[in-house]
Amino acid sequence: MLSFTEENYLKAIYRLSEGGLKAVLTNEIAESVSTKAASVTDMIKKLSNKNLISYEKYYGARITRQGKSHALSVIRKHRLWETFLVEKLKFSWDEVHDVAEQLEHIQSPLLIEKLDEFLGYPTADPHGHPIPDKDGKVQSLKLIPLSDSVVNKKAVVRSVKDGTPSFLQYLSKIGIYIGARIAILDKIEFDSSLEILIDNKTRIFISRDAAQNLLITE
Amino acid sequence: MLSFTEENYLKAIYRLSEGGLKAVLTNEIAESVSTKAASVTDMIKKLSNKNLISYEKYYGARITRQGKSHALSVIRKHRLWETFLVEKLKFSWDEVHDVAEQLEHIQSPLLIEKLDEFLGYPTADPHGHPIPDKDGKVQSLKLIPLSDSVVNKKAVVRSVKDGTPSFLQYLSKIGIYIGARIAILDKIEFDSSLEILIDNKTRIFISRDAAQNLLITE
DNA sequence: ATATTTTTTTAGACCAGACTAAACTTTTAT
DNA sequence: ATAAAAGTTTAGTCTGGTCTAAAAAAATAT
Repeated sequence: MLSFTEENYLKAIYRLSEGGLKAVLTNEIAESVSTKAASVTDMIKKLSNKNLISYEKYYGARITRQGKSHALSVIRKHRLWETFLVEKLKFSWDEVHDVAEQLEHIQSPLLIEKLDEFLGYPTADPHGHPIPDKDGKVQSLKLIPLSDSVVNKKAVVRSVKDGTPSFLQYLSKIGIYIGARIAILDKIEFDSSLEILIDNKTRIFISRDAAQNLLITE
Repeated sequence: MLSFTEENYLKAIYRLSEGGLKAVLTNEIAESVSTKAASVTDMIKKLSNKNLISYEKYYGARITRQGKSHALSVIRKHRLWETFLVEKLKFSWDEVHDVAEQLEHIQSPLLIEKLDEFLGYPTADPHGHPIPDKDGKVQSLKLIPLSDSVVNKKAVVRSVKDGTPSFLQYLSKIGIYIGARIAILDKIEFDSSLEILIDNKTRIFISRDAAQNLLITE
């Protein structure tokens, strides 16, 4: 049984390591969990003793198989709760993060099982991020940033790279949501902005930054 | 903003004081939150400094207006979550307590507002306990133990006094639930057990202990 | 190759919440 | 009325998680 704090560190390490691929540095973790490097060093020792990460001084932390599985279960809970908040309680998708951040630490396997069932076993959360299943398996589509696609391609919005509230608010303002169909009408050479058609209805320009942050399947 | 622990003490004090009427003793609190008297003394000082209770050495703690309002908001959250678990996630009413015990500490007024709406503004939880409204008001019926009623009376089950899982399991086994209609057919002088008719269908004997723990309206 | 800067770790301290052991009040029993 | 028992508080310690300041290691610049 891990504490609230331990789970948050583990989740941060998992995310920063891009799913367990790279080692992550003390300062990166400190930044990510909003604390100081000294505190991170302490916590790293704790997690290391529990075999959730492996750790080499001045080198960084790598997540272990066990650690990864625990991190995925926290992520699963987070994304199921986000789905619940948006689909059932009618939160808008930019309001859910902080609440889900609390709910993800509730300890009850039965609760999560029943919540999953209640939601109809969703495979992606409202931001389009995949929801790991009970065994930690994640279904992954080949996602590319909209900015990497080309004129005349048709695409479906699957996810956002960085879900900051202001970006999400912008998306809902212009009518883009997970599942929206997009056709690329033109690519402006000057500033790499895109002219797109949303759901065969709305024609609009979006900036290069926005296009890089929208993940699609073609 | 109170900590998880502070909220649990406050809730215990509220409950033990029967809604703020009596002062409660250190040992009672210790028993109730499963800790030692010395720890209670410390926490009492903290809550007292925050004006949530008033406190006199060797005498006991009384809850203040502020404390009562906070305790009621925790109870409100607990009961709304229990309702959600039973009505929406199909928990049985003896499985919900421990999970609700965790969920009640989630901090988000918006969440509770939306949950309340989602549930259709219920006034009682699955055990029949009243759910305080946003302002801490509780709707209260005149509840009496079934054991205090008399032969030939008709009654509706409204609540249980002590909702231990084994009692709740027993109730669901014999077909008693909140809202069930009960007619008292006979009172056995020997052991004060009752012969009752549930929903005009099932005739059964229940013990004096059970009858004392079932709260009804006539 | 050495000096400087950056990053990380250690040492020592603090706060919340818990505990044990001992001291002190209050209540109960004789 | 006094002794014993019961209940409560204080004093001191522990653990988890945090911090600052200083030391140590690694990376970078000259």
